[in-house]
Amino acid sequence: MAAILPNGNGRDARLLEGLLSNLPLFRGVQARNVLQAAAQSRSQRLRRGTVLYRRDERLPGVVAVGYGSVKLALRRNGGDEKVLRFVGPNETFGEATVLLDRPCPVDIVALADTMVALIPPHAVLRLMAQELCFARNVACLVGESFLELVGEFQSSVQRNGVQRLAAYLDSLAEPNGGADTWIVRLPANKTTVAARLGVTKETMSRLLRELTNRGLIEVSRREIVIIDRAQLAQLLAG
Amino acid sequence: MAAILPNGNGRDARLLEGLLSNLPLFRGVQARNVLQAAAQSRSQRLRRGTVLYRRDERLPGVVAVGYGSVKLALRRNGGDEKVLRFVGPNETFGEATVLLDRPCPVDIVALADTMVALIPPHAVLRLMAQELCFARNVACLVGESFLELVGEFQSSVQRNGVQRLAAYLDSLAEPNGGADTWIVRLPANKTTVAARLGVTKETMSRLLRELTNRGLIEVSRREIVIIDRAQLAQLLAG
DNA sequence: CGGAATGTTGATTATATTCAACTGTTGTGG
DNA sequence: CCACAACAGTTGAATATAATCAACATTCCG
Repeated sequence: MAAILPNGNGRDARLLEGLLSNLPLFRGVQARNVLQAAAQSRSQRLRRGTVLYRRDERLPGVVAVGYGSVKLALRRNGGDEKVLRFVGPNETFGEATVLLDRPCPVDIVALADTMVALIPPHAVLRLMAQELCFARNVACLVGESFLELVGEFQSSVQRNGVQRLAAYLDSLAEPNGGADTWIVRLPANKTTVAARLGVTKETMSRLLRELTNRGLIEVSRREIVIIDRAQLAQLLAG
Repeated sequence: MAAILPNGNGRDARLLEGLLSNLPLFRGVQARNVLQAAAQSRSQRLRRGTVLYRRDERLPGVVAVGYGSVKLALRRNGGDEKVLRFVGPNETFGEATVLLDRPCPVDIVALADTMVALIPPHAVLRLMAQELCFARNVACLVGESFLELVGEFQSSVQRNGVQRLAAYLDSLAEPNGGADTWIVRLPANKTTVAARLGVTKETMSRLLRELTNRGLIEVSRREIVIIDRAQLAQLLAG
Protein backbone atom coordinates (compact mmCIF):
# COMPACT_ATOMS: atom_id res chain seq x y z
CA MET A 1 0.00 0.00 0.00
CA ALA A 2 1.23 3.47 0.81
CA ALA A 3 1.66 4.09 -2.90
CA ILE A 4 2.75 7.65 -3.44
CA LEU A 5 1.85 8.56 -6.96
CA PRO A 6 3.95 10.97 -9.02
CA ASN A 7 1.50 13.82 -8.56
CA GLY A 8 1.32 13.27 -4.85
CA ASN A 9 -2.04 11.53 -4.86
CA GLY A 10 -2.49 8.46 -2.77
CA ARG A 11 -4.71 6.03 -0.97
CA ASP A 12 -2.52 5.22 1.99
CA ALA A 13 -5.09 3.59 4.25
CA ARG A 14 -3.14 4.08 7.48
CA LEU A 15 -2.50 7.72 6.79
CA LEU A 16 -6.11 8.47 5.92
CA GLU A 17 -7.50 6.55 8.84
CA GLY A 18 -5.15 8.29 11.21
CA LEU A 19 -5.99 11.71 9.87
CA LEU A 20 -9.75 11.27 9.70
CA SER A 21 -10.08 9.72 13.12
CA ASN A 22 -8.45 12.78 14.65
CA LEU A 23 -10.79 15.28 13.02
CA PRO A 24 -13.48 17.05 15.02
CA LEU A 25 -15.72 16.08 12.11
CA PHE A 26 -15.52 12.44 13.13
CA ARG A 27 -15.54 12.88 16.88
CA GLY A 28 -17.79 10.27 18.44
CA VAL A 29 -18.45 8.57 15.14
CA GLN A 30 -18.34 4.76 15.12
CA ALA A 31 -14.91 3.48 14.21
CA ARG A 32 -16.17 1.33 11.36
CA ASN A 33 -17.78 4.36 9.76
CA VAL A 34 -14.59 6.34 10.06
CA LEU A 35 -12.70 3.48 8.41
CA GLN A 36 -15.24 3.31 5.64
CA ALA A 37 -14.98 7.06 5.03
CA ALA A 38 -11.19 6.74 4.99
CA ALA A 39 -11.47 3.93 2.45
CA GLN A 40 -13.45 6.22 0.17
CA SER A 41 -11.07 9.14 0.58
CA ARG A 42 -7.76 9.93 -1.00
CA SER A 43 -4.77 11.92 0.05
CA GLN A 44 -2.98 14.58 -1.91
CA ARG A 45 0.36 16.25 -1.43
CA LEU A 46 0.78 19.83 -2.53
CA ARG A 47 3.73 22.08 -2.95
CA ARG A 48 3.76 25.54 -1.46
CA GLY A 49 1.88 27.90 -3.74
CA THR A 50 -0.28 25.24 -5.39
CA VAL A 51 -3.78 26.40 -6.18
CA LEU A 52 -6.04 23.59 -5.01
CA TYR A 53 -9.28 25.05 -6.30
CA ARG A 54 -10.55 28.28 -7.73
CA ARG A 55 -13.76 30.11 -6.99
CA ASP A 56 -16.80 28.59 -8.71
CA GLU A 57 -15.23 25.16 -9.08
CA ARG A 58 -16.76 22.16 -7.34
CA LEU A 59 -14.82 20.79 -4.42
CA PRO A 60 -14.22 17.03 -4.75
CA GLY A 61 -15.45 16.68 -1.19
CA VAL A 62 -14.72 17.89 2.30
CA VAL A 63 -11.05 18.75 2.61
CA ALA A 64 -9.02 17.90 5.72
CA VAL A 65 -5.53 19.26 6.25
CA GLY A 66 -3.02 16.70 7.52
CA TYR A 67 0.07 18.84 7.63
CA GLY A 68 0.98 22.23 6.22
CA SER A 69 -1.72 24.86 5.71
CA VAL A 70 -3.92 26.49 3.10
CA LYS A 71 -5.65 29.82 2.78
CA LEU A 72 -9.25 30.43 1.71
CA ALA A 73 -9.39 33.77 -0.07
CA LEU A 74 -11.80 36.00 -1.94
CA ARG A 75 -10.53 37.69 -5.07
CA ARG A 76 -10.63 41.44 -5.16
CA ASN A 77 -10.43 43.54 -8.26
CA GLY A 78 -6.90 43.70 -9.55
CA GLY A 79 -5.32 40.46 -8.35
CA ASP A 80 -5.69 41.64 -4.80
CA GLU A 81 -7.27 39.27 -2.31
CA LYS A 82 -9.00 39.04 1.07
CA VAL A 83 -8.13 35.96 3.11
CA LEU A 84 -11.09 34.59 5.03
CA ARG A 85 -9.34 31.81 6.85
CA PHE A 86 -6.13 29.89 7.30
CA VAL A 87 -6.72 26.16 7.62
CA GLY A 88 -4.12 24.16 9.51
CA PRO A 89 -3.54 20.53 10.55
CA ASN A 90 -6.61 18.60 11.67
CA GLU A 91 -8.94 21.27 10.42
CA THR A 92 -11.49 20.81 7.65
CA PHE A 93 -13.38 22.99 5.21
CA GLY A 94 -15.97 22.59 2.50
CA GLU A 95 -18.71 21.04 4.64
CA ALA A 96 -21.28 23.63 3.61
CA THR A 97 -20.55 23.52 -0.12
CA VAL A 98 -20.64 19.72 -0.14
CA LEU A 99 -23.83 19.55 1.89
CA LEU A 100 -25.61 22.03 -0.34
CA ASP A 101 -23.90 21.01 -3.58
CA ARG A 102 -22.73 24.54 -4.24
CA PRO A 103 -19.65 25.83 -6.01
CA CYS A 104 -16.69 26.87 -3.94
CA PRO A 105 -16.94 30.58 -3.02
CA VAL A 106 -13.20 31.08 -2.48
CA ASP A 107 -9.79 30.40 -3.97
CA ILE A 108 -7.81 27.79 -2.08
CA VAL A 109 -4.01 27.92 -2.07
CA ALA A 110 -1.35 25.96 -0.20
CA LEU A 111 0.78 28.21 2.02
CA ALA A 112 3.39 25.53 2.61
CA ASP A 113 4.06 21.99 1.50
CA THR A 114 0.82 20.43 2.51
CA MET A 115 -1.01 17.13 2.69
CA VAL A 116 -4.79 17.02 2.49
CA ALA A 117 -7.38 14.29 2.57
CA LEU A 118 -10.37 14.55 0.25
CA ILE A 119 -13.55 12.99 1.58
CA PRO A 120 -15.91 12.72 -1.38
CA PRO A 121 -19.45 14.10 -1.22
CA HIS A 122 -21.16 10.72 -1.40
CA ALA A 123 -19.19 9.52 1.61
CA VAL A 124 -20.14 12.62 3.58
CA LEU A 125 -23.79 12.53 2.62
CA ARG A 126 -24.10 8.80 3.24
CA LEU A 127 -22.58 9.14 6.66
CA MET A 128 -24.87 12.04 7.45
CA ALA A 129 -27.83 9.85 6.62
CA GLN A 130 -26.44 7.00 8.72
CA GLU A 131 -25.17 8.51 11.90
CA LEU A 132 -26.81 11.24 13.90
CA CYS A 133 -23.57 12.02 15.59
CA PHE A 134 -21.90 12.79 12.30
CA ALA A 135 -24.80 14.94 11.12
CA ARG A 136 -24.55 16.83 14.35
CA ASN A 137 -20.81 17.29 13.94
CA VAL A 138 -21.35 18.71 10.48
CA ALA A 139 -23.97 21.12 11.77
CA CYS A 140 -21.71 22.20 14.63
CA LEU A 141 -18.70 22.76 12.41
CA VAL A 142 -20.67 24.76 9.88
CA GLY A 143 -22.21 26.70 12.74
CA GLU A 144 -18.79 27.52 14.10
CA SER A 145 -17.59 28.71 10.71
CA PHE A 146 -20.68 30.84 10.49
CA LEU A 147 -20.26 32.47 13.88
CA GLU A 148 -16.58 32.94 13.19
CA LEU A 149 -17.43 34.80 10.01
CA VAL A 150 -19.98 36.95 11.80
CA GLY A 151 -17.20 37.85 14.19
CA GLU A 152 -14.99 38.79 11.24
CA PHE A 153 -17.72 41.02 9.92
CA GLN A 154 -18.08 42.59 13.31
CA SER A 155 -14.43 43.42 13.56
CA SER A 156 -14.17 44.60 9.95
CA VAL A 157 -17.06 46.93 10.58
CA GLN A 158 -16.29 48.40 13.97
CA ARG A 159 -12.53 48.41 14.09
CA ASN A 160 -9.94 50.23 12.05
CA GLY A 161 -6.70 48.75 10.77
CA VAL A 162 -4.63 49.25 13.91
CA GLN A 163 -7.33 47.75 16.08
CA ARG A 164 -7.75 44.72 13.85
CA LEU A 165 -4.02 44.17 13.88
CA ALA A 166 -3.85 44.58 17.64
CA ALA A 167 -6.72 42.12 18.13
CA TYR A 168 -5.09 39.68 15.76
CA LEU A 169 -1.71 39.81 17.46
CA ASP A 170 -3.39 39.49 20.82
CA SER A 171 -5.26 36.40 19.64
CA LEU A 172 -2.02 34.73 18.54
CA ALA A 173 0.07 35.72 21.54
CA GLU A 174 1.95 32.96 23.31
CA PRO A 175 4.14 33.10 26.40
CA ASN A 176 7.72 34.10 25.67
CA GLY A 177 9.93 31.72 27.66
CA GLY A 178 11.13 33.57 30.75
CA ALA A 179 10.71 37.13 29.57
CA ASP A 180 7.85 39.33 30.71
CA THR A 181 6.64 39.54 27.11
CA TRP A 182 4.58 37.58 24.61
CA ILE A 183 5.49 36.26 21.24
CA VAL A 184 3.59 35.82 17.99
CA ARG A 185 4.69 33.78 15.02
CA LEU A 186 2.72 34.89 11.97
CA PRO A 187 1.05 31.99 10.20
CA ALA A 188 2.02 33.34 6.78
CA ASN A 189 4.10 36.08 5.21
CA LYS A 190 3.15 39.68 5.90
CA THR A 191 1.46 40.23 2.58
CA THR A 192 -0.85 37.30 3.25
CA VAL A 193 -1.48 38.26 6.85
CA ALA A 194 -2.32 41.74 5.58
CA ALA A 195 -4.90 40.19 3.25
CA ARG A 196 -6.24 38.24 6.22
CA LEU A 197 -6.68 41.52 8.10
CA GLY A 198 -8.29 43.16 5.09
CA VAL A 199 -5.56 45.69 4.34
CA THR A 200 -2.84 46.03 1.73
CA LYS A 201 0.73 45.03 2.45
CA GLU A 202 1.69 48.71 2.42
CA THR A 203 -0.85 49.54 5.09
CA MET A 204 0.22 46.50 7.10
CA SER A 205 3.80 47.69 7.01
CA ARG A 206 2.79 51.13 8.26
CA LEU A 207 0.61 49.68 11.02
CA LEU A 208 3.44 47.49 12.28
CA ARG A 209 5.75 50.44 12.24
CA GLU A 210 3.26 52.52 14.17
CA LEU A 211 2.98 49.90 16.91
CA THR A 212 6.74 49.54 16.92
CA ASN A 213 7.26 53.29 17.25
CA ARG A 214 4.86 53.36 20.16
CA GLY A 215 6.99 50.73 21.83
CA LEU A 216 4.24 48.10 21.95
CA ILE A 217 5.87 45.48 19.76
CA GLU A 218 9.13 44.51 18.09
CA VAL A 219 9.13 42.94 14.67
CA SER A 220 11.72 40.70 13.11
CA ARG A 221 10.63 38.76 10.07
CA ARG A 222 7.65 36.64 10.96
CA GLU A 223 8.27 36.92 14.67
CA ILE A 224 6.69 39.65 16.70
CA VAL A 225 7.41 40.24 20.35
CA ILE A 226 4.61 41.92 22.26
CA ILE A 227 6.29 44.22 24.73
CA ASP A 228 3.22 45.80 26.28
CA ARG A 229 0.24 43.53 25.87
CA ALA A 230 -1.98 45.54 28.20
CA GLN A 231 -1.54 48.69 26.16
CA LEU A 232 -2.06 46.72 22.96
CA ALA A 233 -5.40 45.47 24.29
CA GLN A 234 -6.12 49.04 25.34
CA LEU A 235 -6.28 50.05 21.70
CA LEU A 236 -9.42 47.96 21.32
CA ALA A 237 -11.34 49.72 24.06
CA GLY A 238 -10.36 53.35 23.53
CA MET B 1 -57.03 28.39 23.71
CA ALA B 2 -55.63 31.17 21.55
CA ALA B 3 -54.95 33.14 24.68
CA ILE B 4 -53.31 36.42 23.79
CA LEU B 5 -51.51 37.67 26.83
CA PRO B 6 -51.16 41.38 27.58
CA ASN B 7 -47.54 41.44 26.54
CA GLY B 8 -48.28 39.64 23.32
CA ASN B 9 -46.97 36.27 24.48
CA GLY B 10 -49.03 33.21 23.77
CA ARG B 11 -49.25 29.51 23.33
CA ASP B 12 -51.84 29.37 20.58
CA ALA B 13 -51.38 25.75 19.47
CA ARG B 14 -52.97 26.18 16.06
CA LEU B 15 -50.90 29.21 15.24
CA LEU B 16 -47.63 27.62 16.30
CA GLU B 17 -48.34 24.37 14.53
CA GLY B 18 -49.27 26.20 11.36
CA LEU B 19 -46.17 28.35 11.46
CA LEU B 20 -43.68 25.61 12.35
CA SER B 21 -44.98 23.13 9.82
CA ASN B 22 -44.37 25.64 7.04
CA LEU B 23 -40.75 26.29 7.97
CA PRO B 24 -37.90 24.91 5.88
CA LEU B 25 -36.48 23.86 9.25
CA PHE B 26 -39.22 21.24 9.62
CA ARG B 27 -39.46 20.14 6.01
CA GLY B 28 -39.81 16.39 5.88
CA VAL B 29 -39.96 16.05 9.64
CA GLN B 30 -42.56 13.66 11.05
CA ALA B 31 -45.79 15.46 11.85
CA ARG B 32 -45.88 14.28 15.44
CA ASN B 33 -42.45 15.74 16.04
CA VAL B 34 -43.51 19.06 14.56
CA LEU B 35 -46.53 19.07 16.84
CA GLN B 36 -44.37 18.29 19.80
CA ALA B 37 -41.97 21.11 18.96
CA ALA B 38 -44.93 23.46 18.55
CA ALA B 39 -46.23 22.38 21.96
CA GLN B 40 -42.91 23.38 23.49
CA SER B 41 -42.75 26.71 21.70
CA ARG B 42 -44.41 30.01 22.36
CA SER B 43 -45.42 32.91 20.20
CA GLN B 44 -44.64 36.54 20.78
CA ARG B 45 -46.06 39.68 19.23
CA LEU B 46 -43.81 42.69 18.86
CA ARG B 47 -44.42 46.28 17.97
CA ARG B 48 -42.36 47.99 15.32
CA GLY B 49 -39.06 49.09 16.81
CA THR B 50 -39.02 46.55 19.64
CA VAL B 51 -35.56 45.25 20.46
CA LEU B 52 -35.98 41.48 20.76
CA TYR B 53 -32.43 40.74 21.88
CA ARG B 54 -29.15 42.50 22.19
CA ARG B 55 -25.71 41.28 21.32
CA ASP B 56 -24.23 38.88 23.91
CA GLU B 57 -27.61 37.86 25.28
CA ARG B 58 -28.76 34.24 25.01
CA LEU B 59 -31.52 33.59 22.55
CA PRO B 60 -34.40 31.66 24.15
CA GLY B 61 -34.29 29.32 21.18
CA VAL B 62 -34.54 29.30 17.43
CA VAL B 63 -36.70 32.20 16.29
CA ALA B 64 -39.19 31.85 13.45
CA VAL B 65 -40.92 34.88 11.95
CA GLY B 66 -44.67 34.43 11.37
CA TYR B 67 -45.49 37.85 9.99
CA GLY B 68 -43.69 41.17 9.90
CA SER B 69 -39.90 41.25 9.82
CA VAL B 70 -36.81 41.79 11.92
CA LYS B 71 -33.27 42.91 11.26
CA LEU B 72 -30.08 41.28 12.56
CA ALA B 73 -27.49 44.01 12.98
CA LEU B 74 -23.96 44.54 14.23
CA ARG B 75 -23.29 47.64 16.30
CA ARG B 76 -20.71 50.04 15.01
CA ASN B 77 -18.99 52.69 17.04
CA GLY B 78 -21.29 55.63 17.63
CA GLY B 79 -24.77 54.14 17.51
CA ASP B 80 -24.24 53.32 13.88
CA GLU B 81 -25.03 49.80 12.70
CA LYS B 82 -24.42 47.28 9.95
CA VAL B 83 -27.41 45.11 9.06
CA LEU B 84 -26.45 41.53 8.23
CA ARG B 85 -29.87 40.24 7.31
CA PHE B 86 -33.56 40.98 7.14
CA VAL B 87 -35.66 38.06 8.32
CA GLY B 88 -39.18 37.79 6.92
CA PRO B 89 -42.18 35.44 7.22
CA ASN B 90 -41.38 31.73 7.35
CA GLU B 91 -37.71 32.37 7.87
CA THR B 92 -35.75 31.38 10.96
CA PHE B 93 -32.55 32.44 12.69
CA GLY B 94 -30.53 31.44 15.70
CA GLU B 95 -29.89 27.81 14.71
CA ALA B 96 -26.11 28.17 15.09
CA THR B 97 -26.18 29.95 18.44
CA VAL B 98 -28.65 27.43 19.87
CA LEU B 99 -26.73 24.44 18.55
CA LEU B 100 -23.45 25.68 19.96
CA ASP B 101 -24.89 27.36 23.04
CA ARG B 102 -23.28 30.66 22.18
CA PRO B 103 -24.41 34.21 22.88
CA CYS B 104 -26.19 36.09 20.15
CA PRO B 105 -23.67 37.99 18.00
CA VAL B 106 -26.14 40.62 16.75
CA ASP B 107 -28.86 43.01 17.87
CA ILE B 108 -32.34 41.94 16.78
CA VAL B 109 -35.01 44.57 16.17
CA ALA B 110 -38.54 44.38 14.77
CA LEU B 111 -38.91 46.45 11.59
CA ALA B 112 -42.71 46.25 11.65
CA ASP B 113 -45.38 44.80 13.88
CA THR B 114 -44.20 41.26 13.99
CA MET B 115 -45.10 37.82 15.32
CA VAL B 116 -42.39 35.31 16.10
CA ALA B 117 -42.34 31.77 17.42
CA LEU B 118 -39.63 30.79 19.89
CA ILE B 119 -38.56 27.16 19.72
CA PRO B 120 -36.57 26.51 22.88
CA PRO B 121 -33.09 24.97 22.77
CA HIS B 122 -34.07 21.70 24.42
CA ALA B 123 -36.78 21.13 21.81
CA VAL B 124 -34.30 21.79 19.00
CA LEU B 125 -31.54 19.65 20.49
CA ARG B 126 -33.89 16.81 21.34
CA LEU B 127 -35.30 16.78 17.84
CA MET B 128 -31.80 16.83 16.38
CA ALA B 129 -30.98 13.74 18.39
CA GLN B 130 -34.21 12.07 17.29
CA GLU B 131 -34.62 12.71 13.63
CA LEU B 132 -31.88 12.66 11.04
CA CYS B 133 -33.99 14.70 8.70
CA PHE B 134 -34.20 17.53 11.21
CA ALA B 135 -30.49 17.42 11.93
CA ARG B 136 -29.88 17.61 8.24
CA ASN B 137 -32.25 20.57 7.89
CA VAL B 138 -30.38 22.41 10.62
CA ALA B 139 -27.05 21.74 8.94
CA CYS B 140 -28.40 22.89 5.58
CA LEU B 141 -29.90 26.08 6.96
CA VAL B 142 -26.76 27.00 8.84
CA GLY B 143 -24.76 26.16 5.72
CA GLU B 144 -26.92 28.49 3.66
CA SER B 145 -26.50 31.31 6.16
CA PHE B 146 -22.79 30.71 6.04
CA LEU B 147 -22.51 30.80 2.26
CA GLU B 148 -24.79 33.81 2.17
CA LEU B 149 -22.45 35.60 4.54
CA VAL B 150 -19.41 34.64 2.49
CA GLY B 151 -21.21 36.21 -0.46
CA GLU B 152 -21.74 39.37 1.57
CA PHE B 153 -18.06 39.48 2.37
CA GLN B 154 -17.26 39.01 -1.25
CA SER B 155 -19.42 41.90 -2.34
CA SER B 156 -18.28 44.16 0.50
CA VAL B 157 -14.69 43.51 -0.51
CA GLN B 158 -14.78 43.73 -4.26
CA ARG B 159 -17.56 46.18 -4.96
CA ASN B 160 -17.91 49.85 -4.13
CA GLY B 161 -21.06 51.53 -2.87
CA VAL B 162 -22.70 52.09 -6.26
CA GLN B 163 -22.08 48.52 -7.28
CA ARG B 164 -23.48 47.09 -4.08
CA LEU B 165 -26.56 49.24 -4.44
CA ALA B 166 -26.97 48.22 -8.09
CA ALA B 167 -26.62 44.53 -7.22
CA TYR B 168 -29.06 44.91 -4.37
CA LEU B 169 -31.69 46.64 -6.48
CA ASP B 170 -31.20 44.07 -9.20
CA SER B 171 -31.73 41.26 -6.70
CA LEU B 172 -35.03 42.75 -5.55
CA ALA B 173 -36.35 43.71 -8.99
CA GLU B 174 -39.84 42.50 -9.84
CA PRO B 175 -41.81 42.95 -13.05
CA ASN B 176 -43.62 46.26 -13.27
CA GLY B 177 -47.12 45.45 -14.54
CA GLY B 178 -47.26 46.29 -18.22
CA ALA B 179 -44.39 48.77 -18.42
CA ASP B 180 -41.01 47.84 -19.84
CA THR B 181 -39.45 48.52 -16.45
CA TRP B 182 -38.86 46.78 -13.15
CA ILE B 183 -39.89 47.79 -9.68
CA VAL B 184 -38.29 47.43 -6.27
CA ARG B 185 -40.01 47.93 -2.95
CA LEU B 186 -37.36 48.46 -0.28
CA PRO B 187 -37.82 46.10 2.68
CA ALA B 188 -37.12 48.88 5.17
CA ASN B 189 -36.56 52.62 5.30
CA LYS B 190 -33.58 54.05 3.47
CA THR B 191 -31.46 54.49 6.58
CA THR B 192 -31.85 50.80 7.37
CA VAL B 193 -31.29 49.68 3.79
CA ALA B 194 -28.15 51.83 3.81
CA ALA B 195 -26.98 49.94 6.90
CA ARG B 196 -27.75 46.70 5.07
CA LEU B 197 -25.51 47.83 2.23
CA GLY B 198 -22.80 48.92 4.63
CA VAL B 199 -22.97 52.66 3.98
CA THR B 200 -24.33 55.67 5.85
CA LYS B 201 -27.70 57.16 5.01
CA GLU B 202 -25.94 60.18 3.52
CA THR B 203 -23.93 58.03 1.16
CA MET B 204 -27.04 56.04 0.26
CA SER B 205 -28.86 59.25 -0.60
CA ARG B 206 -26.01 60.33 -2.87
CA LEU B 207 -25.81 56.91 -4.54
CA LEU B 208 -29.52 56.93 -5.32
CA ARG B 209 -29.24 60.41 -6.72
CA GLU B 210 -26.32 59.37 -8.87
CA LEU B 211 -28.27 56.49 -10.39
CA THR B 212 -31.26 58.77 -10.82
CA ASN B 213 -29.17 61.42 -12.58
CA ARG B 214 -27.81 58.78 -14.93
CA GLY B 215 -31.39 57.91 -15.80
CA LEU B 216 -31.16 54.34 -14.53
CA ILE B 217 -33.78 54.54 -11.79
CA GLU B 218 -36.54 56.71 -10.38
CA VAL B 219 -37.08 56.93 -6.66
CA SER B 220 -40.22 57.80 -4.77
CA ARG B 221 -40.22 56.92 -1.12
CA ARG B 222 -39.64 53.23 -0.72
CA GLU B 223 -40.49 52.48 -4.32
CA ILE B 224 -37.81 52.44 -6.95
CA VAL B 225 -38.49 51.98 -10.63
CA ILE B 226 -35.63 50.48 -12.58
CA ILE B 227 -35.68 52.17 -15.95
CA ASP B 228 -32.61 50.57 -17.49
CA ARG B 229 -31.90 47.26 -15.86
CA ALA B 230 -29.29 46.22 -18.40
CA GLN B 231 -27.20 49.30 -17.75
CA LEU B 232 -27.66 48.85 -14.01
CA ALA B 233 -26.26 45.32 -14.28
CA GLN B 234 -23.50 46.75 -16.45
CA LEU B 235 -22.16 48.64 -13.44
CA LEU B 236 -21.22 45.34 -11.87
CA ALA B 237 -19.05 44.17 -14.74
CA GLY B 238 -17.27 47.39 -15.64
C1' DC C 1 -51.27 70.76 13.71
C1' DG C 2 -46.85 69.90 15.56
C1' DG C 3 -43.07 67.18 16.96
C1' DA C 4 -40.19 63.27 15.89
C1' DA C 5 -38.20 60.54 12.62
C1' DT C 6 -36.37 60.25 8.15
C1' DG C 7 -34.03 61.97 4.25
C1' DT C 8 -31.16 65.41 1.57
C1' DT C 9 -27.32 68.29 0.57
C1' DG C 10 -22.80 70.63 0.98
C1' DA C 11 -18.25 71.10 3.13
C1' DT C 12 -14.67 68.89 5.39
C1' DT C 13 -11.97 65.07 6.96
C1' DA C 14 -10.25 60.37 8.04
C1' DT C 15 -8.68 56.07 6.48
C1' DA C 16 -6.61 53.34 3.68
C1' DT C 17 -5.52 52.52 -1.39
C1' DT C 18 -2.80 53.21 -5.28
C1' DC C 19 1.30 54.23 -7.64
C1' DA C 20 6.10 54.34 -7.85
C1' DA C 21 10.64 53.67 -6.45
C1' DC C 22 13.58 51.30 -3.80
C1' DT C 23 15.57 47.68 -0.46
C1' DG C 24 15.91 43.32 1.46
C1' DT C 25 15.32 38.20 1.29
C1' DT C 26 15.17 33.69 -0.59
C1' DG C 27 15.87 30.00 -3.36
C1' DT C 28 17.84 27.99 -7.65
C1' DG C 29 20.85 26.64 -11.26
C1' DG C 30 25.37 27.28 -13.06
C1' DC D 1 29.08 28.91 -3.29
C1' DC D 2 27.87 32.66 -5.82
C1' DA D 3 24.99 35.25 -9.05
C1' DC D 4 20.82 36.50 -10.09
C1' DA D 5 15.96 36.48 -10.60
C1' DA D 6 11.71 36.32 -8.30
C1' DC D 7 9.48 37.47 -4.38
C1' DA D 8 8.52 40.14 -0.14
C1' DG D 9 8.62 44.28 2.33
C1' DT D 10 9.25 49.36 3.02
C1' DT D 11 8.57 54.17 2.31
C1' DG D 12 6.71 58.56 0.40
C1' DA D 13 3.38 61.19 -2.31
C1' DA D 14 -0.91 61.64 -4.41
C1' DT D 15 -5.61 60.00 -4.55
C1' DA D 16 -10.16 57.75 -3.87
C1' DT D 17 -13.92 56.51 -1.17
C1' DA D 18 -17.01 57.10 2.01
C1' DA D 19 -17.58 58.95 6.88
C1' DT D 20 -18.54 62.79 9.60
C1' DC D 21 -20.39 67.20 10.72
C1' DA D 22 -23.83 70.57 10.17
C1' DA D 23 -27.84 72.57 8.36
C1' DC D 24 -31.99 72.05 6.30
C1' DA D 25 -36.24 69.66 4.03
C1' DT D 26 -39.64 66.27 4.08
C1' DT D 27 -42.66 62.79 5.71
C1' DC D 28 -44.99 60.33 9.10
C1' DC D 29 -48.17 59.95 12.80
C1' DG D 30 -50.50 60.83 17.00
